[in-house]
Amino acid sequence: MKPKLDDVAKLANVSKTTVSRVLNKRGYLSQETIDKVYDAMEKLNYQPNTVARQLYNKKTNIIGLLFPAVSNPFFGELVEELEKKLYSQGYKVIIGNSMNDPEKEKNYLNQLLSNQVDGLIVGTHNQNIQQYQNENLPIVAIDRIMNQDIPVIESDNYSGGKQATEKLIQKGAKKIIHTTGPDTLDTPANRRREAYEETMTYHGLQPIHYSVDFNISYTEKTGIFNQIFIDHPDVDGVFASNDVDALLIMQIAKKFNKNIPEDLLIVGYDGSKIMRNMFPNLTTIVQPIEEIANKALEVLNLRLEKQETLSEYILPVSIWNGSTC
Amino acid sequence: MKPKLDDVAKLANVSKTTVSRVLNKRGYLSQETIDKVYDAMEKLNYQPNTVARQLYNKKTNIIGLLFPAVSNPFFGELVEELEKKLYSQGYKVIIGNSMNDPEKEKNYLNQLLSNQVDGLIVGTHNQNIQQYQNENLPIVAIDRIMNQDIPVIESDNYSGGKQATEKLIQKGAKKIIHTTGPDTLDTPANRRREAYEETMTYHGLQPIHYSVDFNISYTEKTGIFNQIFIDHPDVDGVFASNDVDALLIMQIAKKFNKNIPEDLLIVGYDGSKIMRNMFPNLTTIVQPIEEIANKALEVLNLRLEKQETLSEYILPVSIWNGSTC
DNA sequence: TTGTATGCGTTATCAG
DNA sequence: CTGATAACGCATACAA
Repeated sequence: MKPKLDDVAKLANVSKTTVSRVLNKRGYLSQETIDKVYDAMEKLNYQPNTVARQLYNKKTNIIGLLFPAVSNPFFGELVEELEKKLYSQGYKVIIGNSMNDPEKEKNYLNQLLSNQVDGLIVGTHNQNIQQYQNENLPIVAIDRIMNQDIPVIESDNYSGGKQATEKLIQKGAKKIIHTTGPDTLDTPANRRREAYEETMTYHGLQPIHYSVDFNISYTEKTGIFNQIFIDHPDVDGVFASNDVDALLIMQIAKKFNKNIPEDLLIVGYDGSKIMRNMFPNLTTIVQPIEEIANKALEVLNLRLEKQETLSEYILPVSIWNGSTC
Repeated sequence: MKPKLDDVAKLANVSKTTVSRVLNKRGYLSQETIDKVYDAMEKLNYQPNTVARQLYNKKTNIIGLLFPAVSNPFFGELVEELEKKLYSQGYKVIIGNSMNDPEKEKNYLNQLLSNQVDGLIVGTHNQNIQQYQNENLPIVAIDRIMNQDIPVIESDNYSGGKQATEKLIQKGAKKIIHTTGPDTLDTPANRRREAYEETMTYHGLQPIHYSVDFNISYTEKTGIFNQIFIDHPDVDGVFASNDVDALLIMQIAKKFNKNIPEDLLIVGYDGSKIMRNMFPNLTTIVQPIEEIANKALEVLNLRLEKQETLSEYILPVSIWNGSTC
């Protein structure tokens, strides 16, 4: 069995209290006792029980991270950034990949809300989940509207959508297609589509969008992208909802004998570091992942300290000029 | 304050024990009490305190995952797969990105070993960390040699290295350079280099390798890759240690006016799904990520049940034929 | 069928 | 400077 405080105490001929004091460096202690206790701890290879501490302190020093899927470079980088910063604040992270499954998300929430975590950062896309209501757990959302009470960190989706569309138009594209997430979802990312539609209309062009559910298979997704080229053989510009899709569409474009950028211009979205390193050619709208993470933690910290926060924080995007547009 | 068992008990006019019984559906209970208790729980919006349960049960239902960085698609997919399967077994995961920093890894370990997790899956690359010794915590390593007592799950690195090298040779490359991790590290991945060197020698070719530390910056890394082309202008084949590096090298090759595959053949390593979707052109050795995750959990479960395990499990790799080789 | 008392391992209060 | 003791919230043995 693992040694506990009491075992150390016995071996050192002192009380539990004293050992605890040594452990936490609290109160006055003679050097002699300190040495004795450290000795005993060493001998027994003692390690304090975190769970007992958590119970007493009513604090776990764990933050829950709920995201769709870390295998997507954008979320992967975001989660990594969050973990790094939380670690340096003394927090550990429990990660849940919802895989866009509302049941899984609910289940995670139920478990995490039960005193398991001190706070929550959520980037999933399932709405109307009851559990997010009437809780006093500090929660921050990233690019996701949950309810009045939960602050949202997002990048400037409208500006991103506008920049992407204008870039495509400026480079000469006329038949520009935009791929989006599901139509039914109320998310800040919708402002990209708004911007796209307004910019297109402003330039006298016809906006066309294809929406792609998050939880469809790779095969279904390529099916939809294929359909774009079948429905619109004259497409000459694509504004994709993320970089992974942008690259997928590039693959498919090749099959339709479209050369990039001669026949087809493409702009992606997200611009994670790893993507820009691996495929610098892809023109894309860059979300400031590090700043998003910083802001999310700043706001979470405010919430943890029961301070007031704004309900929305918008961070600027930039454009990465590759050769696909 | 959060309601506790006692609050529910009072409201329902029963004892804590009874509420606990209802909660855990244990023992005999009259339907009447059950209803009363559920009523009270509902009214108070009661949620059992996970930490208290963990303390009593001496089990947290949390597994620690220690990996270098989830932003790398290979680890991202692996972690996602592990999380998915652990979730369906009723476990949550605490993730630590060591970022190849031994201090951070040690720190994580110290914390996680303190009754914080029921088991550990480790894929980091720092060796000789004392904490891994003399612990009776179930641990499984992925592609990493730790000590006699910790089982390792790995894909067939020797075969992967051989397949990659032979493919390059067969396609006509003569001056083939291999990039590896740090020379000093004792890891199963070293067998790739062994295979590379043996295969080269067998074909009468001279093996040359460049080692790249894990924790260097993007700039330093590109510096090394640039050097390859400066040192060896006649290089006509590259076997990269992973797909991200392979793509980086492809970018750099372009600057040196090397066309792929005409002037330079490239083979990567890892072959995560997302990579194959985004860059199907990249010829690469595919590690069976899902099978690795399955096996890791199978072995971890054995350890959790105090059963015997082998010390090494090797899974087969395959080759993905793109157009870069 | 239900309740009382005890323990899980720690920390803090208060007394000495 | 140090030691009993209670408390954190829950679940079980034992009793009724």
